Amino acid sequence: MHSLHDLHDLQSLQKVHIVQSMESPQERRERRRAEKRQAIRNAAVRIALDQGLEAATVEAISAAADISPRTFFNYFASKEEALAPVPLWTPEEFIELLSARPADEPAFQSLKVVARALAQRLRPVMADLKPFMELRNRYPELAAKARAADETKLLESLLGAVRSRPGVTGALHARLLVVATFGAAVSAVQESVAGGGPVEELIEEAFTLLENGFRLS
Amino acid sequence: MHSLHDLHDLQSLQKVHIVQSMESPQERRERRRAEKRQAIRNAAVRIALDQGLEAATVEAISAAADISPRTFFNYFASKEEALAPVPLWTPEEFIELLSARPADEPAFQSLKVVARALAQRLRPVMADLKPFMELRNRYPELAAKARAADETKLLESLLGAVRSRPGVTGALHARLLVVATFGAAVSAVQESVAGGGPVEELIEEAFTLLENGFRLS
DNA sequence: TTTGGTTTTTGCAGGGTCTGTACGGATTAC
DNA sequence: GTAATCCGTACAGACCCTGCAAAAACCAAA
Repeated sequence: MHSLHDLHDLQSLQKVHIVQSMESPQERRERRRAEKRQAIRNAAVRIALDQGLEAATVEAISAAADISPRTFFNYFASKEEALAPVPLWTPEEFIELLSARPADEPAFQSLKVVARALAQRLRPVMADLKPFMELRNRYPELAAKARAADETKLLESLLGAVRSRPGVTGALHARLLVVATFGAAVSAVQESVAGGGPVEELIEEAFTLLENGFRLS
Repeated sequence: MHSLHDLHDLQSLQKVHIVQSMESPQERRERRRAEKRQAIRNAAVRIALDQGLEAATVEAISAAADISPRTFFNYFASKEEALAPVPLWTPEEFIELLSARPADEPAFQSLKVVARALAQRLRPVMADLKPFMELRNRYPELAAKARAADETKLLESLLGAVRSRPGVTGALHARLLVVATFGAAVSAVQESVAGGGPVEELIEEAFTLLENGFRLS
């Protein structure tokens, strides 16, 4: 069940290996693991897009990726995880970036700066997001399972980090700040993938909109 | 495995039955179905809170509710649905309320009015939300499965309804408007359940915050 | 090249979710 | 009272996911 796409993956892998011939066994293993993970993801997405989400069983994906079903779960904790894009940001780095900001900086300012920083890291992976966005549009139930737990935890953490900032007048204010800015970031990414332009600019635009408020809308 | 709670439910049910002795068979069946649904929900929540989410298998819930596992799925499409509160709003009524607003009203105004209207309907059920909120805090992964698909569809619909309103300057603006106002409503509900005050006031407050923007935060 | 340790893959068993189907009992309609 | 309809249930079966232990692949040193 090998496809041309798989072969391409493997070939480019060989090249990379030859070029960077000096790597520790540790690195070698990590690289191979990452590549296999990506290959499985590709197989999963291809099946889901071509034959529908229903056809994308673990068995089918594993067959396409030339591994046993059991091995699939050595790489992904759930089927949905394989059908989700590489996370755009981890809760950890988000929190880390935020806590690196001065504690007396207004919360919104900090969040804006953090969003800008994330946007920088985002650009290289934006191109890979399109098929996943297509999947997400066709099967909204996918949006849920993989990310939701992480996202909730992230929002709670941000909430904690934002509460004590100056200018935050209460619990509701803090909560709103977090969901609005997080929503702004996500919206900017979505628009960008949908063809609305470069992420960085859209993030700027989104934050400006939030900053000005919706009085005129 | 009947509990006092169940008995209470059944007794009040009897009373209601006697009082409203005139009901069509149609109504009778609907009422019984709704009550059984609620009883199953109660059983599920009680087990999950008392013994942990892990113990809340369909089998255990069914046993506690005195039905067969197969019957459980005649009432809920998934286990998670039984552990989620009655939906605060359906996509349909949300959209309906929104499309009842004049088409030339600024989008944010319309959304604000709709949120107010929803808040009115919300008040009676707020009291029942506490155990579900507790569950959601303990097990964030629950937040996902049941609502996410619906929520995505709702947001997409709102997006479509908002695009054409005056004052909406682009796709990003529309998207932001929707996620921010939706987030405001959800945040207000959460704060209210957490003990922050009456929902209506919190919704007002949240929308005022959005209206004024985060320039000072 | 062989050897031996480490990592990876895999098979197997088992628990859990969820669906289609078909049968039997209860409810409703006539 | 009988027929039509609705509802709960058993059963079979597909799929998801996990722990465990054996097999296979890998890799470094002899």
